[in-house]
Amino acid sequence: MRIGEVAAAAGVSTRALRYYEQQRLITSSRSAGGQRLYTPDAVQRVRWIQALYAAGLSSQTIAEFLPCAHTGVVTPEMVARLRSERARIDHHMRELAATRAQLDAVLAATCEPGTVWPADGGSGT
Amino acid sequence: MRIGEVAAAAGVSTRALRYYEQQRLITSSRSAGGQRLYTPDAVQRVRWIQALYAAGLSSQTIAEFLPCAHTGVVTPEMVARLRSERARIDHHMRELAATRAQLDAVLAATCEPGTVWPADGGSGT
DNA sequence: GTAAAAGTTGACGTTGACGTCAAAGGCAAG
DNA sequence: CTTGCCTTTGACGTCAACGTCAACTTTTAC
Repeated sequence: MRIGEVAAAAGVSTRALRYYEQQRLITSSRSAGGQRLYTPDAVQRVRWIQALYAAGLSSQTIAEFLPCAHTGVVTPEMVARLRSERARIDHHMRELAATRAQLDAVLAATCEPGTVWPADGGSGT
Repeated sequence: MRIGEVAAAAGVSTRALRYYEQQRLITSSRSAGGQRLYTPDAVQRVRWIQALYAAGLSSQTIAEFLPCAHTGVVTPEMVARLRSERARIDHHMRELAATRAQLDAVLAATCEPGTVWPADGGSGT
């Protein structure tokens, strides 16, 4: 597959794919004329990369992680790192849940007059 | 309260507080000498702002939203906007859950040899 | 063969939420 | 009054994940 096909299939720009390659997140072979050629599973890989970005991981973290994912060789440090990232995602999800709940409270109160919103739960002295 | 106290209490920098004011997210009165003075509930407000930032809302969206939250006056457009943001947060949470599950699968497979990781669920030919 | 479409490298631009530095002034203590 | 910390405005810096433009080459369609 050429870069445009992969980009369309994965829902990203060609610029993003070149950037990922520069960050060593993906690789490609080249045609006789120098154009990038990808195997079909690059699409899944790119989607996976996007998911990791969305989860707040940096390019460097992903770059360190993906080779391990491919080879199946994971250092203990990497395991610790992954656990740490997992914990971060967990924490973030809980914060999001709390914020969503607040938004729900706000939406539920749109009928009620005079409601104050960061409806405090308990830090009273 | 002066700016340093609020910053310490809310766990942000004074720079952030001035930035929020510039973005019309918070307000302050001034002392005779021109220093910012905040009421104690500014701390909660700042925490709420941080939560909204963490949820992916932009300064402008928060700026449009917070006054409504204060006055209790919410336009139908704002309600729609809030519902939309809530949906976005929901979607993001689901993506995070999926990514976390993938990471769990990876962590669970660190013992197993030769496992390939974006463990595909179904597009096998 | 000849365009048009797609791809290449290189380099600068963008955006948002601040960090950071500089020069100056406010504020309570002694 | 002076010392020392806190605060003020202003302005430039940062960082990451790309966007965008330019000039050029490869591939494709006819």
